[in-house]
Order: sequence, then structure tokens, then C-alpha cells
Amino acid sequence: MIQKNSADCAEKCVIREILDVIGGKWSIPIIHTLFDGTKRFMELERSIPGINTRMLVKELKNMEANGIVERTVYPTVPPTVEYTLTEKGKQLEPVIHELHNWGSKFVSKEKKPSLK
Amino acid sequence: MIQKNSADCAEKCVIREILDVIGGKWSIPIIHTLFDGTKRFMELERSIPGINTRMLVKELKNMEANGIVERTVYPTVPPTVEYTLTEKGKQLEPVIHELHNWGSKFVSKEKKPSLK
DNA sequence: CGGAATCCCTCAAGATACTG
DNA sequence: CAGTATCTTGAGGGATTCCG
Repeated sequence: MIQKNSADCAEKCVIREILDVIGGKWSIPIIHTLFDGTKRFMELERSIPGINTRMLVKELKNMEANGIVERTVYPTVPPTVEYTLTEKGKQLEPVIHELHNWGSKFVSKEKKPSLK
Repeated sequence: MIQKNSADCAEKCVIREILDVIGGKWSIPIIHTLFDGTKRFMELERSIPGINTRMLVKELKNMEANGIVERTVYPTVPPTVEYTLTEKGKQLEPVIHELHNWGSKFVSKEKKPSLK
């Protein structure tokens, strides 16, 4: 039996932190795109339909701050910036896989009312 | 065309749907509490420090609409309402486990700047 | 090209008070 | 007890313009 108080809260807090990283609207699409390998800023922008500049910048900064992606700047003119998944970021694969696995079993087979 | 393939977009959409279910601030704590078994409304409220009535109701309704929990009403006075994880809800365990597993490897060891 | 700065809007989330 | 009903705040997200 799991301990029900302090350790319990800690576990929830950890998951909260994770969701702060991958819970954003564009986090998964970005990570998913970067699974293919290093991408430039504009490549990401083009690879992810619907995202806008500000959101991409914001998410990338958040991910960088959380050690998910690495940002590399090449001093060219015009500037070249590349984004790569870190080891920490790459290890999100089983998480996303499990998410997708659960989803393929249940979600989108039914209709969700989306009550407001 | 623009996308690599259509299954790619579908996959992302599915994960989006999942995060709509478990991405809420209180979703995981509630699910986690319900892993212990059926709980009454007030038991949930007491088991989850910091949550307020409105949020608990809202999350539970959302989860019920998504087939994660089942709501059972007993016609007593005062009313008795019980919440139980459905099979679909129970199968979130590997997902949460994988989330936690990733988190315990990386999160909370470093410090997150939480830049704005 | 890769952002930063601004403005704007919607909605998640919180605090309380009330009710069948 | 198990919720509604309101009001309020703030964060997340979007569109656009500007800059080195």
C-alpha cells in the first residue's frame, strides 16, 4: 500500500511539473516534430500547422528552461538557430507512447459532449 | 503535401484529447485518489487539499462525460453520491506510472526558472 | 531569420454564498 | 451532503507589428 500523505503529495507534484512541460497546447507537436531530429526555427514553424511565432518561441523557451530541448545559435547573417531534443527530451518517448496507447484504446471512438 | 502523413496529425489530435482529460490541474489528484476505490464527494474533497467545491464538481463532470468515472446516486437524505473509476479510467494507471517514472528521473532534481 | 513587443480575448481556476 | 450560482482574477493563447 502506498503511503497516503507526504509521499503521496510529492508524487502528484512531480506529475504536475511534467504536465507544465508537456501539457501546453503545442508541446507535444513540437516534441513530436523534434523526434525526427534537429530543426531550425522556421522548419518547426512550417511543420506545425496552426502555431504562431509567439507561441513557438514561448514553448521553446519553456522547454529549454526545463532541459527538454537544446538551442544552438550559429552566428550567420541572417541568423541560424537550431533546436534539438536533449536526452531528457528524448526519454519522453515512452510517455507519449503510453499516452497514445491509452488514447487509441478509448478516445475518438466515442463522442465527447464537451459540456460547458 | 505539407504534412508528412495524415496519421501524424491524427496522433497529435488524440494526445490533445487525452490531455484535455488528464491535463487539468486537479485531474491526476482525483484519479489518483480514486485508485484507492470508490469515494463519496466529500471524501474526495477532503482527500485533495487545496481543491474547492466548484473545481471538484467541474472535473468530475468532465471525467464522467469522458467515461473516466462513474457517478452513482443513492436516494438518501441527505444525498449520497459515489464516484468510481471506470475500466477506462483504471487503465490510465500505466500512463500515470510512465509520467511519474519520467518525472522521477529528471524533474525536481534541477531548478526550474519559471521565466515569464 | 529569429525572435521581441503589444494588444486582445477566452477560459481555467479560485472564493463565497446559497439550496434541495 | 452534494452540489448551483456568481463574481473575479490571471494565465494561456492568438494576431500583428517591429527589430538586429
